[in-house]
Amino acid sequence: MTNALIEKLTRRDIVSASELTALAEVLDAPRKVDAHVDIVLEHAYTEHSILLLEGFTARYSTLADGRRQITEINVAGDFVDLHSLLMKQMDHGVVTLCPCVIAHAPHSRLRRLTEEHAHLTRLLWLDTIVDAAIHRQWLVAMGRRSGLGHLAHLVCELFTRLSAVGLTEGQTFNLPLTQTVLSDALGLSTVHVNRLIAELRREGLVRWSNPQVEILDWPRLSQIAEFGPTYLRLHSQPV
Amino acid sequence: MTNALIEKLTRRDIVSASELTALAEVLDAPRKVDAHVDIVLEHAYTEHSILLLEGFTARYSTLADGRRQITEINVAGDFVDLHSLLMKQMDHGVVTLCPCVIAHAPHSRLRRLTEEHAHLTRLLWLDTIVDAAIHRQWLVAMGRRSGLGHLAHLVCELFTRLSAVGLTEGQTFNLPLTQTVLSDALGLSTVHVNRLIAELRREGLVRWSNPQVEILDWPRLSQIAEFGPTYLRLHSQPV
DNA sequence: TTTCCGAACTTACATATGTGAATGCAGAGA
DNA sequence: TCTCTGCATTCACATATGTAAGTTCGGAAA
Repeated sequence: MTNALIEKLTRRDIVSASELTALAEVLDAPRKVDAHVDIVLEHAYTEHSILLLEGFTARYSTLADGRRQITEINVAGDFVDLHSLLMKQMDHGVVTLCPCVIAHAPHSRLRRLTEEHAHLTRLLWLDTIVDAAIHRQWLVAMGRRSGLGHLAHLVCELFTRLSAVGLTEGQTFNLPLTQTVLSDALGLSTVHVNRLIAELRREGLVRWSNPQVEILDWPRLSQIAEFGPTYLRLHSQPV
Repeated sequence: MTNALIEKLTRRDIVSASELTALAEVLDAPRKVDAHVDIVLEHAYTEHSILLLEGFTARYSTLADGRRQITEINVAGDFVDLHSLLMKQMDHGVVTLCPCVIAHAPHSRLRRLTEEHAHLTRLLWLDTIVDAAIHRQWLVAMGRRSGLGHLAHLVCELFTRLSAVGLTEGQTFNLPLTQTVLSDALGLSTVHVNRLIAELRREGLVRWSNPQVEILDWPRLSQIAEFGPTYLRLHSQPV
């Protein structure tokens, strides 16, 4: 099984055969997880990181009153908590949004990898750096864009990331997120997300019939979102 | 001059003498920079990272209509663009908010450091990971907290980070940020930031006479902010 | 002392988005 | 077929926050 992580890393830089072996040896056997399961608990101390092989997960924080803010949507090929290797205590939880396949990567093996493979370490480091860049784009969208621009940006981001790991077909992709999940990601109410999706449809920008999303007018959509893909670092450049 | 970076790293893990030397050798001589100067340009390709030794800087993105979103406030001891080592192209700009002292760290030397010092590399990696954690807290505050809670959270964050590098005196610290800068950081209007600061004062939570901020009631302030400091990783834990 | 200027602060009004509560709808199971 | 259940959708109304345009204040320069 060729996994999406390799595909993503290979887009960024050359990965040698010995690095591929090292990476494979870090991972435990894949396992299936149901939808709506917490695979990482908020505030937990953990001894392994988790690679998402198939499906969608969300990183989230819970407020005192029970409301939730999602801080990133993860797709196949993403380490959902690689940072726990060095953070030790989780600063957020991770929940599956649909049935997923994951693989554990024990911290002990990851740490050994950082001792023996400097270049591969930089590639993993880069992956956490791209997470931070994604967070920054969300901050810009949340702080300064209109609701519509914000939603449009999220659609563009997910399309681009899924496309990079071969999970789009033409302009169509599978997005098994409820409007409640979207509202927790955008920091809006479900009612308003519903209004915004209706607007994207009315404007002829997307065809959206859960869980299928088709982008009908990428130029206009990405313009409304002011989306530029460079922050995702999907181009090749030695690291 | 013992710098704030060492102080921060030492809080997180033991830093050996040879690592201290390696770190010092990465840096060019300190230089002074005026207030309101762009020290890193949006979208630039850069060959060095910048360590902030004294002062305050902001990471920001500019929208098409000229509005601005600040995504992080950096304080003494922060690398303001360490991620450019692997990202290559900057996804945001960095501007000084007051007169600053900085030091350049050429990427060539930083890359050599990652080849020779695995543990120190992990410490630098951790620093970028904490940046991401800060971004996530901002997302939570921006998406789900009230304006007041959001501002309170920023005050708590900055107090804690400044305290970690010895830049607070009791409950007082220097914060040379205009209300315009604050509004760009919070994603609010200047008018509303003014209202919120007035409310913090009225509630007896802070004494705020620019650039001096004194926290009068930390328990209540941090409760309004739902602030917990663990995400800043200021506790010692081997990496 | 006077002028100037950036920042803080205020006011009046506009609106994007939230809240609470229905209603509709389709798939899963009994 | 019927019921359940989770989700999408709609409605009426409330409000946090934005916008535009001031006024005030205090320090720096002349």
